[in-house]
Amino acid sequence: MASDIRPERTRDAARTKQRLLDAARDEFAEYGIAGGRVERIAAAARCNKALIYAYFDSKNALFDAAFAEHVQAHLDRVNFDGTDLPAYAGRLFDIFEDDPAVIRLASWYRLERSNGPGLPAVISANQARLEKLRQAQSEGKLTDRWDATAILVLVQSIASAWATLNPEFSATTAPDRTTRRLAVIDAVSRLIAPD
Amino acid sequence: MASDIRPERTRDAARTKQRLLDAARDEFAEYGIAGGRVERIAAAARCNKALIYAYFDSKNALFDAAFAEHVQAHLDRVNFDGTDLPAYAGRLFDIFEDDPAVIRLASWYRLERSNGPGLPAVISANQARLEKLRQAQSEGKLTDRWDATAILVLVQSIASAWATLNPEFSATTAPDRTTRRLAVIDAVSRLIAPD
DNA sequence: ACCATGTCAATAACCGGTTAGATAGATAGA
DNA sequence: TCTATCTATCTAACCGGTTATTGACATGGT
Repeated sequence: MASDIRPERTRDAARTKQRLLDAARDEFAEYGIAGGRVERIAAAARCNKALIYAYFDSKNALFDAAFAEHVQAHLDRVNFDGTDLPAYAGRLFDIFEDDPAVIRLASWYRLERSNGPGLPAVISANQARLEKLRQAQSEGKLTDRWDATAILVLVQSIASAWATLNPEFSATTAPDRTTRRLAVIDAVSRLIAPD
Repeated sequence: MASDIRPERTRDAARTKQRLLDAARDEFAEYGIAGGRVERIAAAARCNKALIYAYFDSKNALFDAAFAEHVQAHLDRVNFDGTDLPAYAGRLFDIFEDDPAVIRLASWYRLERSNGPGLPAVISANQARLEKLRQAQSEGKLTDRWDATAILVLVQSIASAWATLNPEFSATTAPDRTTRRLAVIDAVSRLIAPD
């Protein structure tokens, strides 16, 4: 509706909050929680540092909020398909290539926020995926060589293989993107191929 | 020789340096560079904080030294075998399971030290591995479906699949270690199996 | 006028890094 | 062997700058 189009200058808490979340996502993706600076986040969001504490409770809480939103966007984007895992891996590969912040944020989360209950959205998404995989298995559309958990873990690991390389590897000549993508898709295909 | 056996209390720069390196490895594995505290490292090494700056130049340099030593120990331990990649993946899996600090340190390194020239030991180890893989390929002992780089990347990614899980996964019941190990070895086997 | 929204400025704690000096142990001269 | 001297090793205390966080105040919109 037209009322959504507001002059940039007007006071709008929702918009400011969103700018903070975006800035926080970028800052934390680059430096992590311990290395991230609320000062830089406020500056990038073009607002005062104190607003962070008005809208969020703490730096940690800001990370959690930004990460949760980021994960939700990611989940909405991927479109998991338990009956075509190679294609799913290919989509994941593209996401990781196009937006390196995805892997970095997830890595920081794993390293710096390994305690805590975990994000409900992620837990339920995982369960839904596992259910889909088990369904595909029971219908004979997917190998039951391994249980669904192993399949999901292996596929995601293969899809992110090129995105989690140690810096030393980029020194050597890595294959081009098309080749890398093909390697991922082909690897997943072989993984789940019937005997 | 007997002179190497010294009382614990005596002043011994080499020994102190080693205590610092060990403490730094543990601290950085837990908290990363930005989150790691030199005060805690000094305390864990039972020595004064200033010694860190006498023996190393800075916190970053201390991380580099500790990480380089850790990587060297890891390289000495693994025993890469280009003609038996499933076994290699199994050994990697065991290392990651037995010592979670290995993955954590490597992750921090990737995230917080992605610039810089990279460790010469890692670069040369990679090149040696690629050469072995290419050798095996040219002898027909290894599939040439992908180039050596892709094979190495995929194998290592599969081997570390269970060690890089997001925290949400541990909430669900993950398979036991034997099952996980078998999944890794089997996945690598299928990856490189001849058509 | 009223309240949500935002600013300003202060603060207390923290942290990497430094400095001046103490001390253990080796060394050398007697 | 004894002791004065020297040096590597180590320590306590400190410093300047940074950081997350807060409370008092301003301001725009309705």
